[in-house]
Amino acid sequence: MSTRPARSKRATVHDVALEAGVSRGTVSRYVNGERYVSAAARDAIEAAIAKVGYVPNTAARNLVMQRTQAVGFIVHEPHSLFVDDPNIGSILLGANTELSQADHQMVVLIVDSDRDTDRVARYLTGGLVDGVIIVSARADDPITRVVERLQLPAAYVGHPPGAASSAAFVVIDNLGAARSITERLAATGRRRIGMIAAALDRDSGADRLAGFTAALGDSFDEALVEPVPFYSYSAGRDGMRRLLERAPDLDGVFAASDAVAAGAIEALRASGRRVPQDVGVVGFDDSAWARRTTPQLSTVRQPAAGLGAEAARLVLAQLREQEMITERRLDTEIVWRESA
Amino acid sequence: MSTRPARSKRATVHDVALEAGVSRGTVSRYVNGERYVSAAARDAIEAAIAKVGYVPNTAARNLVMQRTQAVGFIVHEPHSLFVDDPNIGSILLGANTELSQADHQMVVLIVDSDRDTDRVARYLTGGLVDGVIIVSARADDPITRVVERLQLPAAYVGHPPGAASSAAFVVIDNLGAARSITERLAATGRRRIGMIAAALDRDSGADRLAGFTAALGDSFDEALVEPVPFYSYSAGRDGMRRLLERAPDLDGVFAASDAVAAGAIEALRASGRRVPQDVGVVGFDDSAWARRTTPQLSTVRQPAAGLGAEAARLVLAQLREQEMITERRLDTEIVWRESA
DNA sequence: TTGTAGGCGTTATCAA
DNA sequence: TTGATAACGCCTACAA
Repeated sequence: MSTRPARSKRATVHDVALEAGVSRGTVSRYVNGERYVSAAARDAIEAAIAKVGYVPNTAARNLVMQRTQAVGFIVHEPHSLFVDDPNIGSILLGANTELSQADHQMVVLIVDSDRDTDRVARYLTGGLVDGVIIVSARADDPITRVVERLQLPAAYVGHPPGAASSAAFVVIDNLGAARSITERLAATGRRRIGMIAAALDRDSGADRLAGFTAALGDSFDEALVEPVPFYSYSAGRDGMRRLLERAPDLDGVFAASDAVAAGAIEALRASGRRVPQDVGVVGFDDSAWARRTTPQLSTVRQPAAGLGAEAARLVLAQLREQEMITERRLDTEIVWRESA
Repeated sequence: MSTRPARSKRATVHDVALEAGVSRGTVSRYVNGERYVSAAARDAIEAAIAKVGYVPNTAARNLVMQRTQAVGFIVHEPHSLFVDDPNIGSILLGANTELSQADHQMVVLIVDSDRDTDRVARYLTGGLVDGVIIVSARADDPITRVVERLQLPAAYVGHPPGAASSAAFVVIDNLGAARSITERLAATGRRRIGMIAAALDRDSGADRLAGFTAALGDSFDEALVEPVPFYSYSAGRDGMRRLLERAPDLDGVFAASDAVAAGAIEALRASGRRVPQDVGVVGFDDSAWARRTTPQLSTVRQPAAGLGAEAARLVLAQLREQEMITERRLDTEIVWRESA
């Protein structure tokens, strides 16, 4: 233990000006790289800055400039996202790369409690960011409302059910992709195909179920659909267990995400079934999970980093007051491995 | 596509004061919940706020208050952390919970390029946060230097090699834990134990190797140590392949992390070896990886959320100008499953 | 090319 | 209990 030294007061433009024997305006001009500053002034200012240890105060600059060059990135449901869904990391990195190139700072804000909700809402209204990217928003979320009310430039990753149409969204075709992979699974000769359907209160979850239903057509059997609350490993494992009790003759499963599929495989193995010999399993996301299961998953590749990057582009466009794109749909792709 | 409406200018305290027929000072007092504001004034202000749609500007407040109630959380090496190490999510959530309770906003900043380094450094110096938590810092990192120079209240998760001693750290006993689990592995009767040693340029990596070496004593064989750059699945898989070529008679492996262990198991399986019958494998972290491998990993449990929470406490303590704790060591625990 | 002065939206001090 | 007024640190006309 030791006592921390009192933090010395920070030098300001004023101090630099005094030290250099010029005016604050000139210092400001130098700092911002404008022309019209003489060599003599420049030298004096540089020396002064070094001497007094000046660093610009961004907060003050933001206040007068009325912009922050910062974009918020809001993460809801952090537990399921961070712990079970490696996609969130890729989305973050994709968005960060894009914002970084535009010289904007990405600040990610986590919403993990009611306290967080209020505080983050205040943060957004407080003029600390110019815009915001939101993943896994819910319809009547306070954050969403605040964004709406302030008309804060925003882009959603995924389409929150019932969201106002004035916002920008970047999505994938969940329905079409779910339909395609279900058809592909059926094409392997499976007769009794079930689905572990997650997060039906979100568009992504509902659409994946709709795609599954559409693919099966007449052979669709409602009893083979097991709804689970989250896109998580444990939800998949538990859901698979219940489904097997109801339908022990199952020979194929579409899991709503790779994490769910991994849990399902675990439950299948525990029940003595072999994958893919006895039961074929397909997932969704092509997240890091897909290559970690044994056998590796056949799944739908979702361009996670691309989703983040595109969302970033959508808010940057709004900041530039360009035409607003309201929806951007990214392509998916089926990757066929060994689990079916 | 549609053109976005011009954002209307935001109402200020000034506008509210005008509308309510009181002074700015009174409005400010009301907004901050101070006493000494009459019922009449209160009603008028409430009505005015609703009418003009006033929301406080946090940036301006921060400027005059000289504090932000925000703490930065810096993530280096985001690829390996986000994609391969689920621990980062738990650390984030642990820190966020603790900061949230103290009514502080956690803002996560990602450093993924040189541009990011500079921008984040400016962000930290700019008066936008009161303190900072740093994970996986490197010794001569510009961020670290900035934090040092500004004497910004900080706490590091993990001990960057060569870091200045004036900072606060929260660590685990990597050496002791590595030693313990290696001894445990040896106790199962393994004779030829190797290690896939990751990130030797970081304290955690170097210490885990040191623990491994210490545990084996005379039977330590340098040829059985395979260094890999990162704590990642792919590094583990590739490292295991190379190690097997050198030492096909191997019967035990200590992998520097669970992700590395998962990769190693994959390589072992590909080589036709069974785990744990032919080769016993142990990992480190008890991250989500540990339960996803088949068989599940025997490993060292690291209190990830606790690390984040403790780091948060360390910076909060500094913000309160309390005695500074320079190092806090959290306990680990061996969890023995089926992989050895 | 440089200095002056006003303002960004708040809070805080001090009379009234 | 309230209202002026001066900061906070910076940018930016405008004048010199």
